[in-house]
Amino acid sequence: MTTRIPAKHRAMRKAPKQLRSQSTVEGIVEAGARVLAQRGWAKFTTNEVARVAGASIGSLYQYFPNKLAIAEAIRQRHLSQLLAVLPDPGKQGKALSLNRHVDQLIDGVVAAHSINQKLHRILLDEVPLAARSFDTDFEREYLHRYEILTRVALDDGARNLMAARILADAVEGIVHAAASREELGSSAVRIEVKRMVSAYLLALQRA
Amino acid sequence: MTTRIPAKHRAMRKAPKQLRSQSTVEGIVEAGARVLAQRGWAKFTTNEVARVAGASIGSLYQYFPNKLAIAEAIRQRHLSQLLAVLPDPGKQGKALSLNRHVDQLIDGVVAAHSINQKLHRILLDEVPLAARSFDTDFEREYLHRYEILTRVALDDGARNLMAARILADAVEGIVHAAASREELGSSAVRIEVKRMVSAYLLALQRA
DNA sequence: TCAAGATGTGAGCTGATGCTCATATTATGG
DNA sequence: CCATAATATGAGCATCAGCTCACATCTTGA
Repeated sequence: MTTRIPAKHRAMRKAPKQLRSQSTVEGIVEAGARVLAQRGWAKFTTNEVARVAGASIGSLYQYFPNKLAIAEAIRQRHLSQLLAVLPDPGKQGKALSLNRHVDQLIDGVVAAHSINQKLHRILLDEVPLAARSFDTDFEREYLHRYEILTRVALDDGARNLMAARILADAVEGIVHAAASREELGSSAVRIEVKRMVSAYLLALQRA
Repeated sequence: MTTRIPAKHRAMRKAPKQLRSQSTVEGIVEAGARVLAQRGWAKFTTNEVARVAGASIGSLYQYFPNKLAIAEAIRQRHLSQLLAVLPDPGKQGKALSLNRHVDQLIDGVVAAHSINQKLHRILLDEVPLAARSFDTDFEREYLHRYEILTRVALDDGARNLMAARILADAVEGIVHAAASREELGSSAVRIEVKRMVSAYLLALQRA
């Protein structure tokens, strides 16, 4: 017995069935990303998104129940682009040294945050969170990348997760701050981040 | 030759001269903080602020040129409250060990972020930044707290500042993430943060 | 005491924007 | 070929919040 959710509240009112409508929806998300990056959430208007997408406002609301749903579609697209840039732990051999692992991960995180940096900041800082459905999946995947590192230094599963979270949050903090100072290119920042991550992992091992 | 800035664009249109108007202004900022924490930036309306403050909307606009100026006044008040909670480096003897210093600073940072946590998050995440005039002063002061630590491990002034920024950004990242998970009370988080800061400082010393 | 300045008031103007709906156009499948 | 479903359109409705302004009230200082 599945509860019926009225179209007005679903992420998408109608599923686009024909090719025509599928490209309309893609165009709206694509245009939305551009408008959002350019104007920011406060000046992100559905009418402009439709205009830029070359669609009518009516078409837009045929597939998205409201403004926020568009932003959420944009966020999903962006987050999966991020994950694609991060080194995949499954594909790496276990043969790498800890320092090599740290190097790769941090380089990946910096590269990921260099993708459409402005959009990234706006998605994080300005767009209200709301439905965490996808974010949860994303965060799990993201954390997993760090657990690869902590597992090398630690056995305990629970402490492992905690350490991974600490690392992830610390690195995010540094990288976001660096980005807002437009210092993401700086190799000095990268070096210090790696130093910090390595030092922490070493300290964990000793404790 | 000072440039004349029209009242419409100044932080405050009119300076409140009498006691009566001074308490009106304070009441507006106080009420504004409550409304902002409760409703969030998107639903932060000047009319409600005035109503809650027990003042008229006209009075509000007599002293604040626009909605954002109120938010900025709230931010200033909040940031200076934060600084007041952080241990003052000037007042501490230099006699404390490095670990003691780390303990005190991290405890202070956690305590600072426990003050009106919801307002804090909204001020950081939702309210558009705009005029960085005060924030710059705040950040300088804030960074200074970390430089106390890095100076112990390092001599080089430039690398010192860089290291302080790295530490500050990392700790902020962890603390904000913990706060949004409502884990700011957790002593485990505090322990790990301290471990990370200490480990990084040690690594700096050795390099 | 009383002008002049400081302060307080709130109805309502103004502009903006999310979203609907009646209608038109295009595609599909039998 | 045509009935039905899918898709597209955009004028305009409904709402809402920032802010103004003409006027009232209070305080100050001479």
